[in-house]
Amino acid sequence: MRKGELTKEQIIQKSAALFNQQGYNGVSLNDITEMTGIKRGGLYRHFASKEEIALLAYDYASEVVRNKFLQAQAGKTTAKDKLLSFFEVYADVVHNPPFTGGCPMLNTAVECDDGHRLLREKAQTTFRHFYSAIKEIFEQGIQNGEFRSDLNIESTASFLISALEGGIILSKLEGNSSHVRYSMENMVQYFELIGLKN
Amino acid sequence: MRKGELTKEQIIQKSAALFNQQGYNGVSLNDITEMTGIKRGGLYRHFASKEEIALLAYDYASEVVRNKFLQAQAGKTTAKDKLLSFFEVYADVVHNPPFTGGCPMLNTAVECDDGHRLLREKAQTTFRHFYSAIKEIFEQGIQNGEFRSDLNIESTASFLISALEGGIILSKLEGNSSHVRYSMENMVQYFELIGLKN
DNA sequence: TGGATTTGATTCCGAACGGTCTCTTTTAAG
DNA sequence: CTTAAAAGAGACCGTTCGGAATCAAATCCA
Repeated sequence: MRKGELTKEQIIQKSAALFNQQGYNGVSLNDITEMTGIKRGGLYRHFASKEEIALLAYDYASEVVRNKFLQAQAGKTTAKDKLLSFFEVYADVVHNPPFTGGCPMLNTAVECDDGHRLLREKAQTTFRHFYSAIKEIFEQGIQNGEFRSDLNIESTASFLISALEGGIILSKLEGNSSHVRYSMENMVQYFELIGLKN
Repeated sequence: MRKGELTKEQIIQKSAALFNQQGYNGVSLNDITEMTGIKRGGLYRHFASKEEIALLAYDYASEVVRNKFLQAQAGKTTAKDKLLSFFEVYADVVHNPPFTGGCPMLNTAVECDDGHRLLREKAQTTFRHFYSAIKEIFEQGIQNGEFRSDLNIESTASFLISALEGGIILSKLEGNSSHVRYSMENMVQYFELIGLKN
């Protein structure tokens, strides 16, 4: 790997932390030069625009989170444990988030309107993948007898994601991670309702 | 009411719509002058700064939403119906939100970090009032026999708000209101689990 | 109606913004 | 080691930003 490629990677990673905490409009090129130690000439050597940095930064951040989800899920065999592992990743979102600043998809979804189409589309794509993954786990849960077969997977998977994302917002707003944990506890109880008794 | 007071009110109301859609950093004074028809001189006649406009705009937006909640709740007698009415207010968040741009508390919570302390504190205050109101309804539900008396109100109220706010984000992200409705459906089912059979 | 006060417009300010360009330094390859 | 290419610095650009100050127009009250 060449020096430049390393530098490019560092810029993306450090910018990702900034963008995820302050949002696109809240981060200036000056902020990025300070954070990375690379001045304007260097930034424009690798990237065509601020937006390009932000798009690549988003990709990096969401990949980090995705890997945290995969790790948390590894070794889990029941659908319930797999589903709960998503909450575990954010269980200490205030002091130990999977990525600095919390959930990239959430932050981007809220901050980026039509003025930042490409970023918004990335958040949509992330969400759709996530939704599919959750739905698939619910399906496995039905097939291996954990959940009732009449479960409305579309609805329930959406509910789970809502509870998780909502818990993240509230925890960050209040500066304590209890809200993610409350969501998780209640989801555990909800699984009893929609589960098969065994 | 004097002309100036009317003008001030109009500025606040129109700015509130802008801020709730584009965020604090996404709205410039030029945007406000265009939206309101009042130029800089007029804006600074009434407000000391852009921030002051934003703070008053937030107050106005959250008051509008609060009134929508009160209306939705009026006439409802059971705790369950009262709790579900919060979801009803956002049931068509994409095309008919209680306030343009969706939930002011949510948008502000996500967008405003320590760089906008006062706005952040307003979102916190809104959240705490909302949380208290939900907890109180759950308590009434316990007292009138709708919910089990061993219900962890702190946790459950948080869960309900998380599900609502998460549903709002997902619905807005995907441009269709089904996610709020999914959250509501699942919350209806959850009430069966935590309710007394009657 | 007239005068005082309020309201609002306009122009200006300095700072910050994202982007451009040229020159210098560093890296990498032969 | 030398040279070409890559990498990066720094100064500059035009535009936009939030805010300030002055002046003109509108409103309000006696």
